Amino acid sequence: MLGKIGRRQKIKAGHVLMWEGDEAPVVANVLDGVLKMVVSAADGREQIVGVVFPSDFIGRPFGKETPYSVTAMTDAEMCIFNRKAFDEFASSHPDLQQKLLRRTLDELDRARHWMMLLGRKTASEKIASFLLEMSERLSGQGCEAGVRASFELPFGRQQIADILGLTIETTSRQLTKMRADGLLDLPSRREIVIQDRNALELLAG
Amino acid sequence: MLGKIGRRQKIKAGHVLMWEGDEAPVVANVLDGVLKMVVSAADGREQIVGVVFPSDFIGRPFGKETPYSVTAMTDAEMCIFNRKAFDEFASSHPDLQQKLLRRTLDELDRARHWMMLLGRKTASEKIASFLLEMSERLSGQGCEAGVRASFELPFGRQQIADILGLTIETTSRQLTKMRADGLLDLPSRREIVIQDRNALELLAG
DNA sequence: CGTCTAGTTGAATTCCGTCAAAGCGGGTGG
DNA sequence: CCACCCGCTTTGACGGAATTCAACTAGACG
Repeated sequence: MLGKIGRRQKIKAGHVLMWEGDEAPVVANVLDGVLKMVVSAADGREQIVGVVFPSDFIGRPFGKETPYSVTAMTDAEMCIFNRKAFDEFASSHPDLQQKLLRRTLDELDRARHWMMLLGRKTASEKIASFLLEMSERLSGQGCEAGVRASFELPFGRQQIADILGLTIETTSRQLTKMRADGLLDLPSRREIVIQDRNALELLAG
Repeated sequence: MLGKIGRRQKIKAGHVLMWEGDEAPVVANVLDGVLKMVVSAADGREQIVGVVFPSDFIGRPFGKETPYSVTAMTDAEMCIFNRKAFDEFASSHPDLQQKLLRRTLDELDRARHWMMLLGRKTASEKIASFLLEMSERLSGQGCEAGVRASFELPFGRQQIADILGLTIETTSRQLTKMRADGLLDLPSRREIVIQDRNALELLAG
């Protein structure tokens, strides 16, 4: 099946898998780890336009250049396919294509939802929305089912800022304020404990 | 073919085709006119997350609720399909599915590019980027080929603001300033004449 | 000519970004 | 084990870009 034309590969945290503007060489399926998709401007401003979790796809099937770079945020493992081989395989396997189409439609919905956040929400609303979404998406991988109140983010402050279209200072201040207000606890740099989910949801707008 | 299960329908400017959160009843192919996809918050803030031009698709195949409402910005004409019938038809026509997949991937790229604009660009950069993109997308429909310097927007100031994540006042001020600086001419409310494309591209960042 | 909507302009405010400095924590080497 | 260093984060002071609130103007249409 599909497995035959793919090969497993590990990649270290911080390593760049694809560069913005390159002819996309591969398509991949993430098995473990977290990656980011980044669009950057000439002057260095960056916006993270997608966070890739295990079971998500990366790459751009059907012969376009990649419009963003992909970087591993943690050590990651993935199943990589040569793009041409993948395209051919997909063309002859409608079921795979349908699956891909569904995923892509879901991604598009998520991206559009995120546009609302970027364009219209305030800093505190952004942070609150972000934490709630992360608690959901990170719960999938954890042991117990259900949404968890405590989790470890795979990113630092700067990266949170790049996801939300804020500066690192604003991000830090908002988190500190939420801790002061008793909504959160921040036991270590990357750990988040949600202490008042209701209030957080209210804040998220 | 596909035409058999669809029916043509006209819709007036301002009319809402789908409501955010509804079970999407239809899928449609736009033949003429321009529509907007809008996500709105409880307090009335709105963000336009997509502008739909002729030949674009709207709706959400494969049984999810629509995550945004769709409204006609001009009188429009489209070919509407019952969603269930469309889903079935698509499932048995891989070529249609592939076409749909390509379109959706393109839309996703466009959305992600737009996220950079919303999250990281300044007001003037947003306006400049917007005008350039519109001059491109509206050129497709016009008579002559190539990108045109003069075109008529299908939206008012408030809608431009909702696309860019700005207020109507900021939008107006930026346009006025660009006219004063000789980058544009604004012969009437909805007409734009680009007088210095280079400068505009520089501004867009 | 009056009314109505859409757009423009002005002044005051505020939220967020910028610049700068200090704090923390984790790793390394003495 | 402690001292030191480095990167990341926090905190503070300040400034500026964009929003807010409000008044005014320009067209469109009866």
